[in-house]
Amino acid sequence: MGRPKNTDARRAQITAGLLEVLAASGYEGATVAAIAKAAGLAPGLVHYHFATKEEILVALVEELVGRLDARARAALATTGDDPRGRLLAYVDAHVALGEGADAQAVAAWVAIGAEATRRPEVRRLYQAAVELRLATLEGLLRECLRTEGRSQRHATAWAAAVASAIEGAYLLATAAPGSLPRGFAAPALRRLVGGLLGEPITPPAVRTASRRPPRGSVR
Amino acid sequence: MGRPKNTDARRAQITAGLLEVLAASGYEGATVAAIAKAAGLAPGLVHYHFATKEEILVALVEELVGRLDARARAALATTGDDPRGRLLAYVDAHVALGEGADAQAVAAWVAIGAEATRRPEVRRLYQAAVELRLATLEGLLRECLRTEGRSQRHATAWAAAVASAIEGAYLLATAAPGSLPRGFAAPALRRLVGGLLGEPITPPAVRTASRRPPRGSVR
Amino acid sequence: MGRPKNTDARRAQITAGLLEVLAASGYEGATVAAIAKAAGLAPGLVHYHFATKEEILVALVEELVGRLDARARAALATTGDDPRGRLLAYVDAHVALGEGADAQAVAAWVAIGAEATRRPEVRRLYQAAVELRLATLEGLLRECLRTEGRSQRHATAWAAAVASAIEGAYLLATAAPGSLPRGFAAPALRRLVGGLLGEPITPPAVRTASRRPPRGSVR
Amino acid sequence: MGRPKNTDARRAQITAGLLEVLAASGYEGATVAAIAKAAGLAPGLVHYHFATKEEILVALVEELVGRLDARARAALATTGDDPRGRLLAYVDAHVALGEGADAQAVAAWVAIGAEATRRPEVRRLYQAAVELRLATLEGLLRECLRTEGRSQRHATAWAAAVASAIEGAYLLATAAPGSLPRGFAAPALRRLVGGLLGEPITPPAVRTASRRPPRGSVR
DNA sequence: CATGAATGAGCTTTCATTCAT
DNA sequence: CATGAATGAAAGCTCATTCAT
Repeated sequence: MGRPKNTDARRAQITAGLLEVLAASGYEGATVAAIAKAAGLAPGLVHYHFATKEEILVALVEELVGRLDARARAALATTGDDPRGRLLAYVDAHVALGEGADAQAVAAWVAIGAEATRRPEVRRLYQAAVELRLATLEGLLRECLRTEGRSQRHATAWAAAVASAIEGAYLLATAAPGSLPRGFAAPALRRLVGGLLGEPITPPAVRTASRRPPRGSVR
Repeated sequence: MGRPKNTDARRAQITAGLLEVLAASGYEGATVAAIAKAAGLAPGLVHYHFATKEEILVALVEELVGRLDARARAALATTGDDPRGRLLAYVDAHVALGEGADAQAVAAWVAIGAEATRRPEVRRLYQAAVELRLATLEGLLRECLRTEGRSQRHATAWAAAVASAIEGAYLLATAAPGSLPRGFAAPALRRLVGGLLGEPITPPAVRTASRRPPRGSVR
Repeated sequence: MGRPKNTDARRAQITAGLLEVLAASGYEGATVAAIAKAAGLAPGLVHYHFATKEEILVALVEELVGRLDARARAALATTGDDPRGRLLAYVDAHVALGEGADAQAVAAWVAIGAEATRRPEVRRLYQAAVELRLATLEGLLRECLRTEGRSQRHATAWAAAVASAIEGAYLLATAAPGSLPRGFAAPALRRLVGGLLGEPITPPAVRTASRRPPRGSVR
Repeated sequence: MGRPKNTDARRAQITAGLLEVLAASGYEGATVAAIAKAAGLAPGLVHYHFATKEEILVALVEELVGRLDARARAALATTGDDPRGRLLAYVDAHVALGEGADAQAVAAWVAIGAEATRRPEVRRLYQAAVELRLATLEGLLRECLRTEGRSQRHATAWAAAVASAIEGAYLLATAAPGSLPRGFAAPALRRLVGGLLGEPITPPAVRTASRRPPRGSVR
């Protein structure tokens, strides 16, 4: 009885509207009216489903983070046990975004990063996302280092450097489009990660020399 | 006779006010009233010296770019001829900012990057700054590669990766303070650059075989 | 479901507010706040229904022109076939305004004329209204001249002179109230038009010689 | 001793600046800064010589009125005793303005008329000017009527009609340029005045029929 | 739930006027 | 007298939020 609730659908619609507007015009241009229009809804309805505009932003951040996280986890899931392979797959999952279909999400994410600067609530979420990524990167790095018998002393700092490079690639792709070589990110970041880790040290007994040839394509 | 002109001084004052506010509250919070207050001036005076608010932003961008450029050039000037040393000095000159006294400039720069997303005039300047940095990085990289007799094929992409890492470090330091290990940037980026270039190849005569023979294949 | 649209009514209300303010204080005094107040609305609402202040002015001009045009056409409709009668009725329809209930519209119209001086959009509308009036006057004049077998050579210039007198009467009534004899306009303009046309030339058969023979040459 | 006063020259300079700006941009565009610029002076100087902006306007009105008055009186002075000739000369002196070198003064005068609507001080001067013109016109008209032995009953109203036509010609020339036939005003107003007065009644004894031919040029 | 009008605070910008030099 | 900076009160316009229907 009664009207079936469609709150979730509406919220998703509105969030998608914000994503669209954010990518196109930044947060400043993301007026409630614009969001509503992008979502195909009446302006008044927005505030029925969200108390404030910031709440929409928070919902969007949560969604984007979830999306990215799912993507990264999916990338890890399809990988084998090779630590380096897992690390590179994880990085790829992020950087491919910058060139793939999700350019919109990237542009929005950059706007969100800027917004995190001043909105505590957004910052909390943004930081959580960053920390999750840092922790994952660090874990993957450590696994590589451990496996190869190297020191893990700088794992934390290196993870931060890789995360910086990813985030910076997003920013530059959005704010200085055309200044960057197209498609530089994925291969360059692979090289960058490879360089951080240094030449793979193979467990002398276990590893045979057979592994070298196929890797030539990586770098 | 007559009152002496003080426009230059006032403009600098106002620009400094914007820098302060931008770092503290982002562009959205940088109202003309706030800028004037930070500059210790009456609100109306701001528009006596600048036609529009965007003009102030442009002036600030120009100043920050100039400041950074001067810093980087100074760093290069004090370095010898060693290509790697020069490259590392250049990167250091950028990253040291993130932790030094100029945290304010960095925070403002991040806000400007976000603003570049939507303001063509700002984007132009931002892109010019990015391109200058990319070109310099690429030149320094090429010099290293050339000296060491390596392929320069990926110099452009690698320069972009390093620039991304720098810009990303700024962003994360601003938007997710506390999530990053303190002072990670300088050493991590050094390592990152070192990794990109691979193990230095020394002139065959000078180098002895004593140093990890197998690593020559690294690149 | 949903709230019914009332934009048309509100726009009319706002336009009426502008009319009132314009008549009382001129365009300069017609601030959005004053218009809103005169219309009995909240200031913000004005810009919900009109994008800019000029748009309100345009709407008002259109309305006034339409009103005047309707009035003039009504005057013509109730007249017979006598060309002079029709011309005089048309002129009367305009000048009666200056003294009738629509003093407000006249004052506003004068302000609009001044505004046409500098606002291209307003000028376009104002010119269109003037041209319509000129064309109608010219047509009526020609009809008189043709019927009476006179030269129509100066019809255009004479129409312009009559239009000038009408517009000038509005202006003087508004800008120099009290300097003019009350109610001068209608009879004086009738005389003026009559003088332009000269002594009516009656079809020779119908008219007797009783009427001032020598004046027939006046033309 | 001391610096020679140049107040009068400066005031004239500023007044001329207002005239220029007024003609070009209307009263709304006549900011003090614009006036000063047009006058080639520093903004601050304007308020040294005039307490308020309105005072400049008042000075300009006085000057324009004086200029017109002088022109009209000069026109009358060069005329003989013929009442109609004097009246036409007076009207011509006004209307020739609209097409002659003083288009600037006319445009400014129209702006002033609009301004008179709302500024009591300006209105006072404008009214005085109008009343002077009305009185002169009425006097000239009466002289014509008296000489020709006609009733002077409507002299006041007719003077108002002629003044309206003059003022209206100014307004239309300014606000609807291009809608009017070029150079219509002078001949049309002559005809209009001639029509008001009707066929000249020549003193039977004095006037011969010889005078008719030359009148053909009037129309 | 949905619609679209209504509100009012706040924004950038303009500008007459004042004043230090 | 002259200059040009300084002031602060509006102005038009935007927009998050509220609310009647």
